[in-house]
Amino acid sequence: MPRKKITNKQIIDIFREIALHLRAEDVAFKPRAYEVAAEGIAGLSDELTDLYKECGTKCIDDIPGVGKDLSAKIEELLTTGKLDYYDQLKKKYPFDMLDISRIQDVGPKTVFKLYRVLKVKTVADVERAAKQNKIAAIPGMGKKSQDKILRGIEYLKGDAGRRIIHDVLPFARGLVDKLKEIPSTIHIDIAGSLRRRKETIGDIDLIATTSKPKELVRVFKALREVDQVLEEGPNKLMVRYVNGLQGDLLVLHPDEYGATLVHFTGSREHNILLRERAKRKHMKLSEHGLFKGKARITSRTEEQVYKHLGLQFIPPEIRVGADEVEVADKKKIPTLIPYDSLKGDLQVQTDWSDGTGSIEEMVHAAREHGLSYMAVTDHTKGLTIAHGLDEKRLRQQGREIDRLNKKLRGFTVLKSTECDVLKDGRLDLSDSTLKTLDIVSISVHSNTSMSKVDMTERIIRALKHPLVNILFHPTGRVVARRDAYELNMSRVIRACREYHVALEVNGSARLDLHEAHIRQSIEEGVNLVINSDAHDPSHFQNLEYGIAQARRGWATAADILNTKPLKGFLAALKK
DNA sequence: GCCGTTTTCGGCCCGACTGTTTTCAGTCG
Repeated sequence: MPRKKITNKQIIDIFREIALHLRAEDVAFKPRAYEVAAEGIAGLSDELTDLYKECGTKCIDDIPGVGKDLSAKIEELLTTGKLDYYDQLKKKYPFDMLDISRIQDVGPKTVFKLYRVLKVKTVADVERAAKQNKIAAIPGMGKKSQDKILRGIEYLKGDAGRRIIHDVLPFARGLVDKLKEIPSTIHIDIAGSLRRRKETIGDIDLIATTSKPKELVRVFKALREVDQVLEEGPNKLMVRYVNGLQGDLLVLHPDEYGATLVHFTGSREHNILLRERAKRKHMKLSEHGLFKGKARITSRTEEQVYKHLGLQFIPPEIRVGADEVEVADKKKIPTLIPYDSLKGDLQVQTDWSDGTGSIEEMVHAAREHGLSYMAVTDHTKGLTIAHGLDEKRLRQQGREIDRLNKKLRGFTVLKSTECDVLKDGRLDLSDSTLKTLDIVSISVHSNTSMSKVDMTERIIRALKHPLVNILFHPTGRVVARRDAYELNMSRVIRACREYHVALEVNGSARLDLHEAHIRQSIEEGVNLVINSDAHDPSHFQNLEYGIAQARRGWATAADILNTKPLKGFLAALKK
């Protein structure tokens, strides 16, 4: 009986839970080792089980933060599906540490204390105990702590948690705009994971400098968007916004703005790497500045901070605490694709299938986003739910595009398709129809629960088709809603190189590809495109999120085909 | 438990804020 294969995510969770247990017991240094290893695994583009099959423990040893001991533990998990060390821990403390510590302000120490005194094993147990006033009675806790825990549980149960960046960035920009209007404001910026453009955002962090801190804080607290002040110190404010998210506002002195911005942009792991480096160079880095002994080293800008640490500037999007500091030390950080560099969009749906806008309306919106070409990619007949086009209607659409192009000046509409990849890897349209198009793009929408081997074969068979140019949203995931289907992405990426098919970085809520796959594709020499997947004229703003995603995957403008003008783009796409 | 521009042994990031405390532990980022 084959056992269900253990996933990277499961291994990451086990390591994180072990780290929490070790922290609860005040074990020194080990917890960080487990956390760093978990981060290392999180940055992988392949499933460990596939890596292990391919090259054994050699590939596992290469993971940053994984040494001899943890490598053996990973191997044990991969081969037996279990980890003895972890099972022993769980026997001693039979509760879900990871789950309970998701409650705000409840860390490993508190979880242990609650378990020891009250034998609580779940978040629901904790809530019951709090409501019965049992937590306030524990020595070292009190009524306020108990209320805080209850608030934390409410937050957890509500529509809190992490949100997709698409829902958060516009809201945060609105806040920034309002605070900018105060004349005494010098700087006001988005920091934290939002500035790093992570796929999902847990809180909105803002940092500011001002000649009148009290005024800024007063105005901020009175904003319509601010629901409740949770914490307030001399220069740090923590609030709950009306959209349910939390956030910090930090008000600091302008002389250290660079160091402050670095600190509050994170990530936590990136900061640790920077501070360790500062220490090795007999300096000290914190949000208050960079110091050599007692002497303050100028850090007005982030560039200055990195320079003083002997590093090339590292863009926020790749500050994840992986290898970026090492690469910056060698001055090998590439120039990431600029936010305004796209010339075209290769995935646009119209009212011919499941979009809301006519072709002309979509063209108008695309132009407003600074584009000079756009491919119309309505779904094909296999996707009946989206009113997919059959051969006849697609040819009819082509004639309309011809008419439109004659009218347009300085903009080109390309005839294209989002052709469904059928279950067996064949395409949903005939070759003779595909030949009438400027670009053939394909994607998977059905039968998504097939086995990994079958799905990989299915997609590779489609990639082999001589007319195919682009594979849309290659893994099928939708952020925070739908997992990727089972797929060996390394094989797909290699097939794209072999058959000269470009991979899409989709800027919609899919944000598909994952950044690790983007980076891997670039290393393998596979072409990429960034698309909005617009189904409405307003959706071209997705391009910004697609670019952010590409930047997180270390993409330069040269790696992204649709940074080229139309002619160069078509030439590069051609087989 | 990891790792090396001080190294294969001896280090391992920094500070703010809260709550329950008379000096600090816990959590967060």
